[in-house]
Amino acid sequence: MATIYDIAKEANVSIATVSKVINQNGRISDKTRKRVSDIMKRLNYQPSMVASALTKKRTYTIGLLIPDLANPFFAEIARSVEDRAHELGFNLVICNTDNDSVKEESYTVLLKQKGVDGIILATGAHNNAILKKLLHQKQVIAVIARDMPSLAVDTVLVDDFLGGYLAANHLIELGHRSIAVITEKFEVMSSRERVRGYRQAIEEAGLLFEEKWVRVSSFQVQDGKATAGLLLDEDNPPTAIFACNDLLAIGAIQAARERGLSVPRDLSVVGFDNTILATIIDPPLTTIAQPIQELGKQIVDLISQEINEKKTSKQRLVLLPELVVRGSTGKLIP
Amino acid sequence: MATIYDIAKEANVSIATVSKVINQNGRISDKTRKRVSDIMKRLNYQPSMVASALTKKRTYTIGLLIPDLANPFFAEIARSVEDRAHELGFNLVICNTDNDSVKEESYTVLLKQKGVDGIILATGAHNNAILKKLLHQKQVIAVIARDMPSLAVDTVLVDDFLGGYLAANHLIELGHRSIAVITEKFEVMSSRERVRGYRQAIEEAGLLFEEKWVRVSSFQVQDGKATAGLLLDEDNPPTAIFACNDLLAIGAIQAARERGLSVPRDLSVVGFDNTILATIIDPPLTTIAQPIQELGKQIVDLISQEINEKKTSKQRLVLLPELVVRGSTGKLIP
DNA sequence: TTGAAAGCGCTAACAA
DNA sequence: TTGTTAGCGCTTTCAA
Repeated sequence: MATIYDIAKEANVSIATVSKVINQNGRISDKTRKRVSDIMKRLNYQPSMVASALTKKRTYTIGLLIPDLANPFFAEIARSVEDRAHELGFNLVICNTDNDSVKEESYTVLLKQKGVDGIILATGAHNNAILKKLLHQKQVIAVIARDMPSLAVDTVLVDDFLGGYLAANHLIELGHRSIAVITEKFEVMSSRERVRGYRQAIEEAGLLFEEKWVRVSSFQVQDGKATAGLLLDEDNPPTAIFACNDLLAIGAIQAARERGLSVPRDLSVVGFDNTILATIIDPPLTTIAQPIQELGKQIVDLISQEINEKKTSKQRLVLLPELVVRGSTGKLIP
Repeated sequence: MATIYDIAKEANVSIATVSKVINQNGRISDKTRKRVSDIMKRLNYQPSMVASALTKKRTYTIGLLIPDLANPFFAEIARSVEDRAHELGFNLVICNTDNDSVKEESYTVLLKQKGVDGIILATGAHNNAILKKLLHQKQVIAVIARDMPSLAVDTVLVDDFLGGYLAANHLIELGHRSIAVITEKFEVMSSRERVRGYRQAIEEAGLLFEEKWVRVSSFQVQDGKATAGLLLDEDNPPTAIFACNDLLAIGAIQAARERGLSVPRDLSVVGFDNTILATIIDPPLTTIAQPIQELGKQIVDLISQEINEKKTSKQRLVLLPELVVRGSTGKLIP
């Protein structure tokens, strides 16, 4: 591997000069610049970023902490983050945490040791401790698709309250009166907000908000299916279910089907996220769309500004979700 | 941030001594080791890996080139690779190439500049040139889920021929005689192998292999849907379709549904990959399962051995796919 | 416009 | 057992 010394020697200049042509700064005569450039090309020279990282304290690498890449929602988030990061000249090191705070902790110290320029968190809402620690160490961090209201951190997320409201409202407009919610655990802020939005719509419509129709579940399809099953097996089952993500919604559809119920005739289902799954399930899922591309782009823009110190203050950007009506919801048939 | 010098000073030892306790090598008295360790802990010292990378020429980072994280199959691959990499002490930088050789090229030079210990390729089968170049530069590389028969590279993949055979054979056993295939473009080795396996099964059963039933398509759901649509609209449509991946199979199911055909009564469909999608679609998809966890684990083990020079020769590990029968296939009803 | 030299934080050979 | 020292490949200040 050619080093800066090889180039310098070959070109009869100092390494300082070579460095300047690499970084296109300092004053250099066009003549030497060209000579050096040519030699770099000829020797197929590629400057070592680990060496430059040591002096510049910049690795052009961002860490992404995510619960689980195998979950389509997070995979799509990761994809959009990587796209924008790449455009801005960053690489992305991706870490699957399974929302396990031990993993989160160990990944964050590793990333720090590797000198990443910033860390984007899509994980572990509950774990303020880790965030605080990072903040305290002057790590540049940003949070995507999660809310940490108590911390001054760059954040991009969707208005979960509105999302919940839109979902419930859609069902109400279709005539439904018994609308259940299946949510992930409440430690996750966004779940709570979605349920709050649901409640708001319910009450605004003059309906009674009933605790018994709010069910907490884990986040996999099976969990949604089991939880929905319990609901459907009751004496007065709901005629509609709002599930706080597409995975759970799919579980609900499966539970209905298992019971010989037809969706949407016997049960309407609304999801959240608008992942690829929503278009694949039959019937296609009515869901609340998160602008995933935009979320990814914006969070990278924010963190990149902070890395480049082009920013004075933290921001919290709230994007608006949209209702996407497909086949899983329909008018209540009395 | 504390450096090795701070620790050395605080402990009244040389930086060499501190380095030894960090790396647990060299001979050190228990007493000083403990003193130094305590101080490291007290000052919350975390050795800079970028500095050590400069001397050791090891970053404990692996690059993963993948077509598209938003594609569930590759997302699951990425997840399994990351899991094993993490276990072995590596981080993973993930690059989405969209199978675009320009991107592949630019990512590989970037990764090289960043001094990654190795690169795992799940992308761009067609592009031997890039591979050769990397090999020539002594980059440690490995290939997952793709075959590069002409190159001496560590490879882990599934027996695509067998997979195709199993798929077709299953349909034949169900009584089908007119079995179409939808495949990705043939530049991808694995597609070709899957079709070869299909053909083998057809001919072994004494049936006629017909070119007209082999259709090349792009790789998205829509493409599969469109291609299947053409097949179904023919005068003598096939009674079964083997699609070379789950996405295409789902497209086929959708095309059938759109035409009022019932799966599997009027059309049987087999997919390939056994992604999460296979369990979500209705009816659940009969498909050829790739052992994704195992693929990921094995490729990381191989590349890690190569990085640690614990290996003399390249390997090509072929895992066996399995037929998973679900609801999308059924006996031919005459 | 160019170059000398110090330094980034660590490792490793060698000496003490 | 511990320390000295020369790098690793680059950036950057300052002087020429």
